[in-house]
Amino acid sequence: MAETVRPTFLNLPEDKQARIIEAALSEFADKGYQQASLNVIVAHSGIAKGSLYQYFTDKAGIFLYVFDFAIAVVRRLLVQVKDSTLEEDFFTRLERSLLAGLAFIRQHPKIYGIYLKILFDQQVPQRQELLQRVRQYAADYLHSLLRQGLARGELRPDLPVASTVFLLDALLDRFLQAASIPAFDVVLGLDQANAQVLHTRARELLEVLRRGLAAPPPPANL
Amino acid sequence: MAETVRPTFLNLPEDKQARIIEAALSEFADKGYQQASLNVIVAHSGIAKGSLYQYFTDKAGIFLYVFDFAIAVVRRLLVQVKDSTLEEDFFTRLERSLLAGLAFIRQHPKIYGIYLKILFDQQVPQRQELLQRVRQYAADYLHSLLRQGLARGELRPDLPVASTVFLLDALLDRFLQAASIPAFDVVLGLDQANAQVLHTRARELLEVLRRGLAAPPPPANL
Amino acid sequence: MAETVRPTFLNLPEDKQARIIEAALSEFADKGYQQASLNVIVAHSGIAKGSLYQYFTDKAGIFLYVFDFAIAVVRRLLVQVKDSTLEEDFFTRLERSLLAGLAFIRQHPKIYGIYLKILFDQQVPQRQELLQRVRQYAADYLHSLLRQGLARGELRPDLPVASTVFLLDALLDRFLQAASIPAFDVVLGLDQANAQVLHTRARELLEVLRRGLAAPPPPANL
Amino acid sequence: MAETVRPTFLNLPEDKQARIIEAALSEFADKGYQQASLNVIVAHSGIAKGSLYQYFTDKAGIFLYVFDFAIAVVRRLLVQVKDSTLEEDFFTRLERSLLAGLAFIRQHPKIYGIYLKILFDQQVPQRQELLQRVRQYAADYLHSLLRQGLARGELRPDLPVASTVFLLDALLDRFLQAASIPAFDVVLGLDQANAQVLHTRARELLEVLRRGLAAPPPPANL
DNA sequence: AATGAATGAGAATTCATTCAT
DNA sequence: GATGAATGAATTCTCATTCAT
Repeated sequence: MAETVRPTFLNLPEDKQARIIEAALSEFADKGYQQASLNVIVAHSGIAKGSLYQYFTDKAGIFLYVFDFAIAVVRRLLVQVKDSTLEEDFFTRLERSLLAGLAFIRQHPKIYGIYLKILFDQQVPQRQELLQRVRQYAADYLHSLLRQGLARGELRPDLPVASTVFLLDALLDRFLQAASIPAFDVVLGLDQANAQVLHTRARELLEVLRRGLAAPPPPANL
Repeated sequence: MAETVRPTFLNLPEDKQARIIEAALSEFADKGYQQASLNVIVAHSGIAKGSLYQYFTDKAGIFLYVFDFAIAVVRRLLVQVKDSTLEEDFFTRLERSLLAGLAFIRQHPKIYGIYLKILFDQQVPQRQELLQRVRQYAADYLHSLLRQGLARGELRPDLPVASTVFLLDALLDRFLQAASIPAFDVVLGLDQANAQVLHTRARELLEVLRRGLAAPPPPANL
Repeated sequence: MAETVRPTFLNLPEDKQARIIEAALSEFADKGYQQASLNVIVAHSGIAKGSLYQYFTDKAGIFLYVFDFAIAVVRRLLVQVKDSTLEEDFFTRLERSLLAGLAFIRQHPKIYGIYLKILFDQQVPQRQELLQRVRQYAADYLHSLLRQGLARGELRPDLPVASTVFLLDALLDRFLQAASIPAFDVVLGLDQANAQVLHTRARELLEVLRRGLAAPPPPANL
Repeated sequence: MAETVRPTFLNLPEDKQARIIEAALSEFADKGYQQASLNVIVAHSGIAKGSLYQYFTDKAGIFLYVFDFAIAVVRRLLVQVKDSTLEEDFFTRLERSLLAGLAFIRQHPKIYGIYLKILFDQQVPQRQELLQRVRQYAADYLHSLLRQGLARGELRPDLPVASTVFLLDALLDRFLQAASIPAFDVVLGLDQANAQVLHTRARELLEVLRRGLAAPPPPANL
């Protein structure tokens, strides 16, 4: 893989690096790859136009770097949620994951924004690969939850695993989209995307899932 | 709301209108709003650049017009699927809807493409409103299916309707996305997005849903 | 071969075309291909930057067009000199050619300049091909002169034709270079490249050639 | 004349100097003066960008220094060829010079390349002067050969010396150009510029020259 | 003496929009 | 009503040179 970041950037004082990453992240999240303007990024970073090219090979280089940065943040979250809920049962873990996701996009809206932008933008460099990385994280995460749930007998043993991963992924991802795109309120049945209602809605959804996925209770007389 | 299309356009011979709509639809579906080039559109329509501005107010005007056009096509499909399955039970209607959707994006990839492009593009004019219209159609459609299913006793009577609409919408929409975006293979559990496997997967998913949503069978001894 | 000029340019009023060709020719002759600045060309033509791209596909397109234009001028000269000296003997034709060349570069210094620039500039688009066209004209021209001279018995019949073409080409071309590049005065034996001395020098050179190439006089006693 | 090289450079270890000269020579020979990039030079030299400005005043300074260096190499060759052929007759010396030239450009293509690049590039600093130095060497060299040939009676006594120097210079220089620029094949009468054919062609040319320049043989009966 | 980060002017190219014909 | 030439601001990227450390 070709280099994208120059050592010059990594030698920069941390706060300067942070300012640049922040500016680039904002711009890419706002406009997508092609439409993002390096002029805007340098203006917000307070650096000269030429400097950007001392730091990165080109526009794609900047993008790939901030994307990597963003992915690292997400991955850290997933690992942390997974580890901190190891003892919980499947449905609790699912709920905790969903709530953690909601909290994350509220705290890092640009990171979620950059992912959404890339989803359907053909022009993004190495898009196929970037998307697969993200989706793979999600799929692995859900697989892991499912396996544990099955092992513990919390889920119907005849569950078609692949389809269930897909279903959960669609649901979780869309739920997060709905939380960031007001237009989705209508399919969420909300008048307004406010946090309180979202949480209620989340619990109802999990209830539906529980019915569809959970193992039947043991016969009463046993 | 300001005018977007000029009467001049509507007085044009139908085939000329069609050529222009087709060219614009292709370009917007391919590149998204900002990235679409009017030069490409006029080149493909075989009209002069200046003429475009006799027909529409500006770029946004063209976009909004073809988007309306696309929505009308979708709406016609939904109505038709709804009407032609009135007699079926809920789960059959759902399956037929999903298959109709798959057939539609294979037949009208540009229309589906323009929707996907707009989903997360902040720069699209009146995006909020356009998206709401689309999502509203889907929500209404699913509500209608659900209501009939409940009325006929095919679904658990205690189903939280709004959450279920959301769940179904997420699932159907994501399923269609997966059919057009190879990167989703991984969460679909596919090695390759081929039509045969997609149909199998669709049936498995519906089975999970049936378990989660269907009314319990009446007690045997009654 | 890809298009380089757009019809737009050819539809322009002739004086506007002429101003643009003139400006481009000047700039390319002055700076060579890569170093030439489109900014300078538009400034001298008095047109907007964007207009250049309505007229030509890109920088290479502009260059190739003015090069073609220049070649056409040169070719017209060669044809005219050739035709107007058909009755003369070989050495007279050579002298007339040399003088015509001197007159030409004095009248069209930019056309000669663009040729010189391209000679050693690796970056020129289609350089190999362009150069070959120019050299081929010269070679054909000299071949034609030589053939006639041989046919008329004005030249030694044992003359190695290819080598002689090369020798004449080198001499004529270098002579013209010397006339445009003062630094060559030193190998021309001039203190100053003034027209009078150049003509004298030309005649001396032709004398040397005559001795080397002319057929020996017939035996005296015949 | 303003200083171009700084003492700092001359105090550098010889191998470091050599690396820098080599890198600069390569770049200038490859791209010409303006198009050459100091970035490339520092990258190939393995020194820091700032250091270049400790060693030389500016880009022109670097160029002039390596040009001087290149000229010194050429001059050494000329002296050596001249001295090692003192005993030969004029035409042999000429042939040996031509072959030495061919060998030289094969061995030092960059030095010959930098000369070719500069020949017609108006932007080169002090171009006029640099070119004159080079041409002066060639003229002096040929003058010296001619004088000796005349003194020994190997050449027609009525030879116009200045014109002959010009003729020889044109021929030799163009021959070398032809050896490096494929486009010249056509005036050399070659299908392919291969070394074997070049040598044959060289001998034919010298034969033509011999006829034009050599003194007539003494009357047989004396 | 050596470094390498910073700079900003200038390069080629694109494009929505206007307007005279 | 139709045309298509004209525009200029915006785009990404390069590069010689400066200067604080």
